[in-house]
Amino acid sequence: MSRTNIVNESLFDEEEDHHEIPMQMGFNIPFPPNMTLPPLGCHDQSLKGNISAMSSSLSPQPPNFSQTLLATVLHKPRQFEDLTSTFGGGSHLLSLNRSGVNSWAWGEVSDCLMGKRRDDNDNELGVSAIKMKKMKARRKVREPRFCFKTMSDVDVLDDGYKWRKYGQKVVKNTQHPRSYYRCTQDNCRVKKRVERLAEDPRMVITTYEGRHVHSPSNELEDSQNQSQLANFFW
DNA sequence: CGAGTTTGACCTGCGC
DNA sequence: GCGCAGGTCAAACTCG
Repeated sequence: MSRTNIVNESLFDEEEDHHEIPMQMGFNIPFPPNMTLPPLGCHDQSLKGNISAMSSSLSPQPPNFSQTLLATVLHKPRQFEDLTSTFGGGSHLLSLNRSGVNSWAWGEVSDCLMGKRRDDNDNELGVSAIKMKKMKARRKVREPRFCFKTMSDVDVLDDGYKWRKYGQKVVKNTQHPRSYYRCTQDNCRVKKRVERLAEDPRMVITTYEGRHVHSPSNELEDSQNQSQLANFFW
């Protein structure tokens, strides 16, 4: 048994030239008109089409969202129930809300925002260009991250990709170790961290870092699925 | 024998 | 500069 809260999406991508993409504080997914939320565990083509429409309507697109959502629906159908849908009043939105149970991930987003604000303040306060340069040079390039919380007996959820564990670490003030995984695909630098929530060991927190440059390795039921899926991955 | 996991050592960033 | 904590490496180990 497992269920998932997709808790946040944060974009913070700092290239060598320090070009920064604005962060997204969560996101609302425009719902195409005439579209209805599929029943739990729905595996049909219309669902995949709906997910495609939803994810393609996002701007900027959160990394790996459609993969995750599709993997959630296809492989962990019950996880889909935690996505909060908002209908009526002409609003066609699927909202991923900032709720209390999502505080862990939102904390990470807040940290990022704080860092950004610090930089802004430094500019205002007239910190020397040399110091700024040093500070920026020290900052690591961070890949887009996407994390969600899942109630699950197993630590590693089947998301369609193949992962190799490269480390495990006991994190301070937690009883459960954090595991580090890398995508086994050549040239794919996506990583994920898996840990259990200290307050509730039934909850598994999975954090993806980076974007896959390939399709999931899972066999799909038919070639039609395959071709339709190919349109989802960014 | 190759692929994946384990685990101690090492590296790096950050706060004091 | 030092110590701490998180992240990564890589040799040893396990398993199919």
